[in-house]
Amino acid sequence: MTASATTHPVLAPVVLPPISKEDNVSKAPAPRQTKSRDPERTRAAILRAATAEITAKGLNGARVDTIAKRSGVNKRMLYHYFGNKQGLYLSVLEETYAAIRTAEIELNLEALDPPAAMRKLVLFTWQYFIDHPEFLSLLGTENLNRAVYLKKSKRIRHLHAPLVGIISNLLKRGARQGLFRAGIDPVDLYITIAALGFFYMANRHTLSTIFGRDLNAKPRLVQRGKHIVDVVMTYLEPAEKR
Amino acid sequence: MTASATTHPVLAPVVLPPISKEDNVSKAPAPRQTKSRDPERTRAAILRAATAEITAKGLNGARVDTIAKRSGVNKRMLYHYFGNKQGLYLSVLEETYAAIRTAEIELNLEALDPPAAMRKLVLFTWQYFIDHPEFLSLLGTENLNRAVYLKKSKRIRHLHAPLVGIISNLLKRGARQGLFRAGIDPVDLYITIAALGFFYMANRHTLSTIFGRDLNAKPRLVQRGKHIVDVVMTYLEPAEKR
Amino acid sequence: MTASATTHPVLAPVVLPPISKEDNVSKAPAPRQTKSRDPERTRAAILRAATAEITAKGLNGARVDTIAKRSGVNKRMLYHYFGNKQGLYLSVLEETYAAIRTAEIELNLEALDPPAAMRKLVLFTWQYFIDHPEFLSLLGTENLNRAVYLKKSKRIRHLHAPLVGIISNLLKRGARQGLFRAGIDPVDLYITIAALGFFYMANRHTLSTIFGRDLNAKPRLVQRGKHIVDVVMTYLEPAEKR
Amino acid sequence: MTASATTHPVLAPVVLPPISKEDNVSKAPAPRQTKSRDPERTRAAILRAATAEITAKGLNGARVDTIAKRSGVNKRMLYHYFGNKQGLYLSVLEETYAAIRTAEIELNLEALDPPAAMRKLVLFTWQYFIDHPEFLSLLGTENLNRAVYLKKSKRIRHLHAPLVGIISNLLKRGARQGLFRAGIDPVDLYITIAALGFFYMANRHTLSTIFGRDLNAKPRLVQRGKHIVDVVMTYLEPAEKR
DNA sequence: CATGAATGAGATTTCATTCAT
DNA sequence: TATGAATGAAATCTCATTCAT
Repeated sequence: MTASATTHPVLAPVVLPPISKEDNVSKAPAPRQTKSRDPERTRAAILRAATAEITAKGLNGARVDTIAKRSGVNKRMLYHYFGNKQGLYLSVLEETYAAIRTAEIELNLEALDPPAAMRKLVLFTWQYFIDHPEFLSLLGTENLNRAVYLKKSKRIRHLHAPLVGIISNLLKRGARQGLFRAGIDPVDLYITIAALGFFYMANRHTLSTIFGRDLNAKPRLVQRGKHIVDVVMTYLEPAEKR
Repeated sequence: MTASATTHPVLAPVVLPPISKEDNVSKAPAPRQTKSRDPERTRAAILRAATAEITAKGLNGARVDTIAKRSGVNKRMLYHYFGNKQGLYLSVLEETYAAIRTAEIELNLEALDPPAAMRKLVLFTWQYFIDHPEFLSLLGTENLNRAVYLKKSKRIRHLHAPLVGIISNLLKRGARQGLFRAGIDPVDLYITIAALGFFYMANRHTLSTIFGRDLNAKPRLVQRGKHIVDVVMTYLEPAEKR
Repeated sequence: MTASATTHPVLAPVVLPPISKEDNVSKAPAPRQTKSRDPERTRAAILRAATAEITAKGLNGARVDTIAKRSGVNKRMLYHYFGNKQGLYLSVLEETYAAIRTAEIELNLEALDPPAAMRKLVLFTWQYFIDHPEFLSLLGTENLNRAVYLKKSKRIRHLHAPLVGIISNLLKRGARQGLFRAGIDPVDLYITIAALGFFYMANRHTLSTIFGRDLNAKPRLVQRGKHIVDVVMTYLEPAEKR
Repeated sequence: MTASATTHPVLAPVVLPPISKEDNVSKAPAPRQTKSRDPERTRAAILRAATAEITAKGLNGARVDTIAKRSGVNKRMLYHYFGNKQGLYLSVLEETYAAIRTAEIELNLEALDPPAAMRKLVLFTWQYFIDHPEFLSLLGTENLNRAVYLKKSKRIRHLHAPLVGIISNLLKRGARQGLFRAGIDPVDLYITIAALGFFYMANRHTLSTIFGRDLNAKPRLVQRGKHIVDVVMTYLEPAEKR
C-alpha cells in the first residue's frame, strides 16, 4: 500500500508550513535598528541567527561574532540574554525540538482512521526533515556531544511524552480494528519512521557523492517519501494479510 | 520473518572483527619511542589518534596538539605526513570509508541464497555501526560540511561501485527465483538498510534522553537488529506472498 | 602586664557597636521598593552594597552591576549619586575612615588615667579590626593604588588631626606622672598599635595557611589582644622601671 | 636596648642583596630576541614582568597584554608555560614567598648569640620589606582573595616549617641563657616582628597622606627600624630585668 | 526619579601552523 | 628525522557607562 499522490506534500508542495526557515536569515547584517528596546524581538533575532549559524557550521564552527552581525544585535546582548555560547546553543536546541514536537501534536491524528493517520505522520516527518535541515544538523551536533546539552534541559525531556502517547494510541486503535499488527512498540516504530527519512536527508551530501546521484532532486524526494510510506505500512500490516 | 538467533552477531558476539577500534587509543601519550624511524608506524599512529580525536569532537573540536600528544609523535611529523589538519581529516575519512567497504566485499554474499545473503548484509551493517561509532561520527561531521572533503577524494568515490553491484546482483537473483519483489532499486534499498541502523546508533544519545530508555543496552541492540531484519525482509517479500 | 579580662571586648563581646556590618548586606537583591523616592535611603543602600562588594573583591574586582543588584537600586541611580565607579569608591573610602575616627573620639580617653586610657585605645583598635574586615580590605586596596583616591579627598585628611592630638595628650600626661617613657612620638606609637592588630587580621588568611593555625579562632583572637596590650604597655614603661 | 647604628642596613645600605628587584623591569618592551628558544629564560622573563605588573596593579588590575609586552615574549607563551592568568599569578606568589624564606635561612642565625640573632632577624625583615614592595603588595592581593591561591600551592606550605624552627630554637637558646623571657610562642613573635614593619611599609601611602608625613623618607625608615628593634627586644627581656 | 537594554572598547584565551635547534 | 617553543590571527567573553522609554 502506498501513499496516494494527491495528498503528497512534496507533489502538492508546502502543505505543512515551515516554522523557522533558514532562508529568512540573510547573511548581510540587518539594518541598524537604532536601539530598538524590544527585548523579545532582540532575543528572537539572536536565536534565529544562532540557529542558522550553528546548524550550518556546528557548535564549534559557529562564530559568535557572525551570529551577532547577522542578527543585527550588539554582541554584548548575546551574553546578556544567553550567558555564553553554550547557553545560546542550548536555547537553539530547545526551540528546535519544541518546534517539531508542537507541529506533530497539531497534526490531530486522533481524528483520522489509523492507516490514514499513520501515513500522515510518516509523510509529515519526512516533509519536516526536508523543510528543516537545521533540525537534522542540530541532532548531529548534539549527538557528537553525546547529548550533554540535551541532558541539561528539563524542558526538552517533557516535550516527548505526548508524542509517544499519540503513536501508542494509534497503534492500539489500529490493532483493535485488525488493521495493524499487534504488539508493536511505539518508540521502536517512531525510531524507524524517523530513521528512514533522517538518514537520507542528513546524509544527502555524502550519499549523493558516493552513489553519484543527486538525492536532493525533487522527484527523488517524492519517490523517497513513497518508499518510506511503503516500508512502514507494509511492516504494519497484520500477519494474516500477508 | 525474523533473523535466526544462531546467525545473529550480537548474540554470538564479535563475528566480524573490528577494524580500527576506538578503544585501542588510550588517552595517555604513547610511550616515547625514542626516534622510531619507522615511517609507516608513525603514519599509522597519527592516523589512529586523529580518528579517535576527530570522531570524538568533530573536525572543529579536534585539537592538533591533542592528536600529536596521543599519537606520541611530534607535531611536526603530522604536518610532514598529512600537510595540514584538513589533509589529516581527509585521510581519516578515506581510511574509515575504505574499512567498511572492504569488509562488505569480504562478506562473500554471492555464495549464499538471496534471503540468507540479504539477512547477512543487513545484520553486518547493523553490527558494523555498533562496533564502529567513529564511522557514524565521521559521517555526521562530513555531512555538516556538506561533503566538501569527500568530494575532493577520488579514492572514496571509486570504492562504492562494487557495493551497488553486489546488492544489485542479489536483488536480481532473488527476483528471478520469486523470492523478492521485482523492480527494487539497489541504492534505495541500501539507504533503507543503513538508515534503520544508522539513525538508532548515531542518535542514541539524544534518543535515549528524550525517550528515557537506554538504547545502548545490549538486549535492546539485539532486539533492534531483529526489528531491522524484519522490516527489510517484509518489504522485500513479493506482493503475491502477502 | 596584661589587660584585665573584665574590660576585654572580646571576652565581653560587642562592647563597641559595629557601624556598618558587612553581614547586613545580603547577597539576594533587596525587596523591590517600588519607587522609593527617598534619596538618603537610596544613597545609603548603594553605599552599603558598594562597601561589601568593593571590600570583598577590591576596586578592580568589584562589579557595578553587582552593586546595583545588591542594593536593590537601579544602576542609573548609582551614576546619578556618585558620578562613576571611582566616585563611589571614594565615598566608600571616606565613610569607612570617618567611622573609625569617629568611634575613636567617642572613647573619651581624656577621662581615664593614662595607662587605662592606653589599654582602652589599644584594645579598641584591635577589636575594631576584628569587627570591621572591610576597613582592612579598603586600606589594602587603597595602598595598592598608592593612595591616589585618598589624596583627592580633603575630608579624610582633616579627620586625623584629633586622633594625633588625643594620643599626644595621653603620652604627655603619662610622662608627667612618671608612668610612661618620655619622648615618644604619637604617630610612631599609633602606627605600632595599629600594626600589631592590622597585620594579624588583614593577613589572617595567608598566615593561617602558611603556619597551619586557624588565626580566626576566638580564643586566639583574645590571646592576640592580650599580646598586643602586653607589647605596647611594656614598651611604654619608663626606663627606670625596667 | 636599641640596634647599634653601625650594623644598620639602611645606614650601611644594601647589606642584604635584593633578590628580584622590580627596578630591573623596564616599561619599554624588551628588544625582540628573535626566537630565543631558551625556555628557562623565557619563563623567567614572563615571571619577572608578571611580578612587576601584578604587584603594581593587583591580580584584577594586571593586564596579560602588558605582561607579555614587558617580558618581550609572545602572549601565547604565557599560556604555554602557565596555563592562564591565575596560574601565572600562583607562580609569582610561589616565587615571591620562596625568595624571602630562602633569604631568611641564609641569615645563619644559629651562629650568633640570641640577642644578636634576634636583632639581625628583625632588621632583616624590616629591610626586606623596604627592598621588596612587591612582596607586600602580593600579600595584600592574596589576602583580598582570602588566600585561595595560596591554599592551592603545596609548595608554599612546606616553605615555612624551617622558619618556625629557627625562631623556636632562638627563643629556647635565649631563655636557657636567661636572656629572653620564657614561654614565648615563635609564631606569635614572628607575626609581631613582621607586623611592625609590614603595616608601616604596606600602608605607607595612606599613612603618609593622613598623617602628613613622608614615611618613605630615608631618615624615617632608619628611625622606624630602630623603633621596631626597640619594641621587640624590650618585649623579649626577661621579667626580672625590668 | 526610575528602569534595564544596549553599547564599544578591550580583556583573556585559543589554535593551527612555523621555525630554530 | 625529530623536537616543542614560538607566533599571529582570531576567537570568546567582560565591563563601565549611556540612553530610549
